[in-house]
Amino acid sequence: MGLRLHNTLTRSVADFIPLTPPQVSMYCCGPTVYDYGHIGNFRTFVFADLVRRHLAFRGFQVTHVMNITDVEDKILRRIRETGQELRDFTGRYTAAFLEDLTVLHCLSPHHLPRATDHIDGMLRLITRLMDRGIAYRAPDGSVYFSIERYRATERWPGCLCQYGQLVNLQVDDQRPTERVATDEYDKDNIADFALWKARVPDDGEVFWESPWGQGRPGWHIECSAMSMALLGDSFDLHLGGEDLAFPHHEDEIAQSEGSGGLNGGIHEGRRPFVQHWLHAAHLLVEGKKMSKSLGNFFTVRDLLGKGFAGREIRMLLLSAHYRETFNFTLAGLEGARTAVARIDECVDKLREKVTKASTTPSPNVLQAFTEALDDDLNVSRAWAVVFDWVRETNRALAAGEVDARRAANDLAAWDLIDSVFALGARPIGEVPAQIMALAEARDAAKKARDFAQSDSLRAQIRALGWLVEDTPKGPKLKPA
RNA sequence: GGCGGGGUAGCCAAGUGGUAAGGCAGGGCUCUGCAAAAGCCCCAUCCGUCGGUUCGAUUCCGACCCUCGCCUCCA
Repeated sequence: MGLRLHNTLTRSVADFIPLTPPQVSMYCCGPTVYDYGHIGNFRTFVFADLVRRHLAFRGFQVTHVMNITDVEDKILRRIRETGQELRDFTGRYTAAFLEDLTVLHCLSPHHLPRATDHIDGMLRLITRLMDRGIAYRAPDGSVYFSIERYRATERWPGCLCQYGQLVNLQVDDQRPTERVATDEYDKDNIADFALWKARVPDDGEVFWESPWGQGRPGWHIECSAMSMALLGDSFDLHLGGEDLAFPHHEDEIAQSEGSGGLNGGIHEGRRPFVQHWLHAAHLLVEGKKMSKSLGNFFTVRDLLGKGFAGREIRMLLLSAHYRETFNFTLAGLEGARTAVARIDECVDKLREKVTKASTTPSPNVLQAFTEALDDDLNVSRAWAVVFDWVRETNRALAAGEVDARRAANDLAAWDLIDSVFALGARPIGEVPAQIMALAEARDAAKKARDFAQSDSLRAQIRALGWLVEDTPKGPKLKPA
């Protein structure tokens, strides 16, 4: 049995077979860089990292692309209010985003295209859509995508374009929401969406020249242009948060397939834009939708400020299945911290036993782990495998049943597992000289059987943020 | 109104037509000068409610209750 993944297109779990094995082309919708990312954003990005790492673990050669949306309404408003240059403003939040990814042990995507670097590709796509009669220029100077005309177009000979594949919606039977109903549009049809937005005074100096006049791109066209430019007109995997399925991803499909592809590849190859769509569910915080007024709105930085480590946040985010709404709580984060420490203890003990590295990882734990993740990334089951292994390893260690060879094999297996979960090693901080001196004094008192003095020193050390653990090999210091 | 998720122990969270993984928290014991770490044991007669199918349902079907998300630029 190989890897099976849920596909939003078919709403079912199916074998994952890339177009050109062992290569896998994977695109994940990235952030709009107008502020620091919050923990909900990062659930999706950690999920994408899990997918990438598991694919690599399973022997695929992954090309991972994540876009940076660096032109958008909220960005324009912020630079208008603060008088900053677009690139300065977005550059700062892009850097912060990449730092946060690193903190959460996410591998950097192979390509991080910025929307403003791909305007040419977007113009080419819009031109193709105009040429095929799917896009039209409205009186306000903007260019819109006509869903009606799209549905009457062939994506390749003998195959009509479809709209509404991802969300199973009846296009002709939609009820406009309050906001849509009250807005005014120059569009032919309310469901049509902007490909190119004509320049308005509020845009300031942020605009590009186009065959349809000055303006800026619509949101959806960015992802179509960037993904096809870097991965080809048809690629394997497209991921994002569940809210993006509609309209964003649906519109991406429409633009891409309606255009026939950035290089005509969809039309000629008779292949869909994307083979396989994965969507990550949202998270709640303390049982509620995250909001600043409820005080449950956390950025990664907020959590670091509360003393949590990126690897602990990562573990919590990876503790539930990606298609389930996940309830993120600070108590849960405390729990994740304890759980990570449990793994650390076990792995540290194994490392102490190892004399040389192994090339034959313990097969049982590895196989159970692989089967769990192959089953549509069942992380809960995979963690259960890990903790079963930790318990058995601890038992064997305590019973003196673990020799250097077994320790090396187990450690090799763990290293492979951790190439996917990516908790990494516990950071070993330098023990300050003051703590070291106190610990030595405590050890001396203890050897002299002056336990009152010894315990008093341990309490002092504890108050300074360190724990003393007596082991068969002598006292050990750990950060509290 | 349409579409789609959920409701499993104090909390988080898997799962199966045959009687409930794992983590955190909690209780007891072992080890320890005392701790810590670790181990062992305990902790859901029951999986939203009510019906139905079945030898048997938490798992299938129906109804209902509750909850969350999407319905045109929010991960």
